[in-house]
Amino acid sequence: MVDRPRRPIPEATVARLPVYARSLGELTRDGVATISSEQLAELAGVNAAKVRKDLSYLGSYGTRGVGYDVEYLLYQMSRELGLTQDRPVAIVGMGNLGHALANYHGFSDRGFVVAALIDADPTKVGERMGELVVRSIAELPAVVAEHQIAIGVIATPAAVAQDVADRLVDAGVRSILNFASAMISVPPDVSLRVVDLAVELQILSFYQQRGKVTLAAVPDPMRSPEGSTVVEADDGPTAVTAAAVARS
Amino acid sequence: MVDRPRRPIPEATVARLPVYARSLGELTRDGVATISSEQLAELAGVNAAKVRKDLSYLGSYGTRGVGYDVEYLLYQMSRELGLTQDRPVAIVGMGNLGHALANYHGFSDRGFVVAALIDADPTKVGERMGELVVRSIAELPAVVAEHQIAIGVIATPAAVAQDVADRLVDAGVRSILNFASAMISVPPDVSLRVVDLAVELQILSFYQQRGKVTLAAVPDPMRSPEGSTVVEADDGPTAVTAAAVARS
DNA sequence: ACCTGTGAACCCCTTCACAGCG
DNA sequence: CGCTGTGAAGGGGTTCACAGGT
Repeated sequence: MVDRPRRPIPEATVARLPVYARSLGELTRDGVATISSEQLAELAGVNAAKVRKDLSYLGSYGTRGVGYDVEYLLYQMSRELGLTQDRPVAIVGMGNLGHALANYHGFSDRGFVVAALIDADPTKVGERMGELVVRSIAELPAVVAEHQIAIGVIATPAAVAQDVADRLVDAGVRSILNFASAMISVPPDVSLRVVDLAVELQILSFYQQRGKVTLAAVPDPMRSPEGSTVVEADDGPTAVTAAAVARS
Repeated sequence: MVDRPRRPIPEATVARLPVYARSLGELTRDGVATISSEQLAELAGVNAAKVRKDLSYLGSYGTRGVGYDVEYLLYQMSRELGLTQDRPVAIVGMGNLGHALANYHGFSDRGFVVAALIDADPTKVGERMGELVVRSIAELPAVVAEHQIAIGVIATPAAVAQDVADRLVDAGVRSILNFASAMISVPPDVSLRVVDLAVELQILSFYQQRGKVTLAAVPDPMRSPEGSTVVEADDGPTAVTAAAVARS
């Protein structure tokens, strides 16, 4: 309806938008009406120039001499991030991590609903977790269709991660968040993000091994507070086109 | 003892080393003796040129016309990552995520030992989890000293994340992995990595919102398989110098 | 013949610095 | 006078392409 996204937003910027959105949400709750790039930078842990550049990709929503209207900026950002309506998420793999994610209440406040839980283990299928019942992996296509699943979260052992990814893709899921310690390949039209806990620790281990170092990391796009040694490669973070990774 | 790290290793490369190490570990288990940059690239989900550049920062461990000796390369890489001896990790915050992390067995195989569990809730302190007993946050300095904690993992609510970080730093911990949805500031000599689950989902949401996109992400340094739309900004991951983020 | 190691080109992102507007 | 929005400069990382060993 409004002006459509004009120019392509850089990947690095996209990775920071959620961080700004989080800060803006807190400001809204605190009743703050207006904020400068300098102040927002402080809250998000980046520098002011970066904030202004990033926000400029969304449009000219600031007022010179004043700053940004918190509520309006948050609205525009949420729209850009597709958070104006809740997106249904399916979690596959009800081990320790899957359980934790299923019970994590941080999602509901931030634009997502855990709409389905899935496992391959027959002894786990049927188990009740809050409002949900664990469904069988065999039912995946039905579950995805039924709940209009937008994002699939893989929390299975590494050995079956690729198989699960394939099933998610076949079922029509086009966004995947992979927590398994395995590289998975998806078609070029599927978005994939990767979080490997052991990898995070190993990166920290590297820098500990030496003297201090200066890194930068926020959602791989995720740099941390400027100034401290935020070791988030960015690889941060971490978006890659799946096309190149042909199925081995 | 051996030749010390010659030139500084780029942050982006550091974030990928753990991914290579993971692949090399699998190759070792499969009894593969030698591997080319092309093959390793396939396994790690990056391109061959990048693999060669990255490995060249470690030294000249390959053989022209042949490739790399898997075991030797893995040894050198582990040494560089400081994984030759296990590093003790403390998890602070025994909620859903803290529990999951405490029970996650992927750490022990990859160079880390969960050596201590900590919570502020008196009803949780004393609780037994596997071989460990949950200790009070008040005991943090003693626990850190006792177990020589190298890395602190924050799995608390966002509201107390900064306080926990301050306590960890005061206790002498110089590497922190933050799972809380809050920006935290640490001194410049402390390494910080950030993983925010909601942020990851929101990044995926952005790309879903539009047509497909091409991203790149491995530990923000974490890009995914080349070719697919790996939406990991890299940003990977995500290392920043804390100094800049003065305590507000 | 093959594959590594690397200088050089290229590209993206960050940072600077200031013009432009309120 | 203040703060945004942005062209331009600067830096880092990726990719190319080939020289150099085996």
